[in-house]
Amino acid sequence: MLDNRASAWETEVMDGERNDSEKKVRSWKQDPKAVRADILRAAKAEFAENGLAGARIQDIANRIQTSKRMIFYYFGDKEGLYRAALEDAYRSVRKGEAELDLNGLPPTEALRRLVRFTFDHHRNNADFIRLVMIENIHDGRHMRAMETLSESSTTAIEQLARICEAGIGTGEFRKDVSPLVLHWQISAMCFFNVSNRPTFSIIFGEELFTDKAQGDLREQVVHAVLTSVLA
Amino acid sequence: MLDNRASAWETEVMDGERNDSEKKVRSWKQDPKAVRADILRAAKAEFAENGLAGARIQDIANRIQTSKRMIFYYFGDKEGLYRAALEDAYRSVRKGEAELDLNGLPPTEALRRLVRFTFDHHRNNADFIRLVMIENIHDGRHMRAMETLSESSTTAIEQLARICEAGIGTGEFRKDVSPLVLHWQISAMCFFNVSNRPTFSIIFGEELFTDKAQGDLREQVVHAVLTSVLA
DNA sequence: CCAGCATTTAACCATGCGGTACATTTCGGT
DNA sequence: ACCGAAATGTACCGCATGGTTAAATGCTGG
Repeated sequence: MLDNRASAWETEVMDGERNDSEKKVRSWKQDPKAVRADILRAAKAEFAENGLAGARIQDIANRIQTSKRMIFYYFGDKEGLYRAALEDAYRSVRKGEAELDLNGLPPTEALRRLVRFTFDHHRNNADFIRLVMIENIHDGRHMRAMETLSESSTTAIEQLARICEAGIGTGEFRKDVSPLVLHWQISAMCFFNVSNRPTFSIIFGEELFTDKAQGDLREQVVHAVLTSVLA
Repeated sequence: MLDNRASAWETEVMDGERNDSEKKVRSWKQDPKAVRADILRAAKAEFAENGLAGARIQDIANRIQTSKRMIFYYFGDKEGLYRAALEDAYRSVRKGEAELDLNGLPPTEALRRLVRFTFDHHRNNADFIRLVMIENIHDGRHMRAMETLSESSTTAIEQLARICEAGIGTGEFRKDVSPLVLHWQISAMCFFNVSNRPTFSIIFGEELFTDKAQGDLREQVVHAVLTSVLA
């Protein structure tokens, strides 16, 4: 837990000589890829915890074993690092979403699984949720520049569009269901469940956030989404 | 728009004397209540825009016509001001919620109105929503100390509990509806609609956020909540 | 009208923090 | 082996910003 870095270090004391002066010779290996990756990991965590203004470059450097200097060397400035972290978080989350395969399932079952998956996926990526919250506080200012997004937008909706089309085809779904609105509904509940847990549980208690309760809640979301879609 | 303060000012130049030196005598009226209120208003806006770490005391002072010194005079330090602002925001929002009267309405109609009201109310209090987002980023650390909350928690749920009880009584609602979960669902969608608008509309377009679309969306929320509750 | 307290002004302080300058070391190519 | 570029270490800078000190001005009660 203390040595958080993938990049390698070696510290050696001058061979046989006496040690009275602090003449340690630190030798290090160059490992730009690993250092850059370390910084990104640390930055995601730090920004997720403290926001853009609240994050401290020095603290990010401390999380792994590197110097502020390296952060500016690789990412230019604080905002550059923030943007890179946000982008990387998106990339990895999208990769996670790609694991879901709904092909060949009947529409109601596909939708059920999609909701369950989204619910769990959001819970398991709290740091990402927090980064999105923070980005919303900033009115999406930094996200606007990212081009990584274009793909994720289409895939999420297209998946839902296929399900809706199939559901309408079988006559199970209302004819006027909107994939976009459906996505909005699912996102809203799954996102809120993570994003607003602190304030919600302060006001209403932790009741809804035990493991068991979360399982129930997930099914309630499934139920709400399904019933609202059925003809 | 430039003179944002309720408190009063007078600037007078020394009567008949020549004006070559900048010997202006500014006389001012003491108005502690107004100044304190001004600061709170400005603080709410500043914190809502920039978060706790991002907010600048000097900027808060600049919004109205006062000095940093007064802010520390009245609120001690930055966190004290933040807590006061958060508390005040809660107070005023709760007051707004109290305007809704559902007595005597049949349960489905009461629920319909409650959802519509919540949807609109959240939209109309974006600053409050942002403060809650920010507080969630901080894990509710500052909210935990507030005692103002105890009331709001009960009232919101009790109102829903009454509706549910009535709905179950008439046989219209499922017997196992949970007021708390229902509140969670309603909050999730109404909150998300405001909190995540920036990132959502960057990814999927502004489509859902035109006035017309928001009206439709509101009814979709009503529909989703109602159908999920009906027997 | 005066004494004393509350409120406001103006100038100032300390330091945390983003960012840089410059030296030093590693490493790949030839 | 050696050179230049990439990567890292170390020390430092400037300043924005939270917070304070001290004095001036307004207010209120006796």
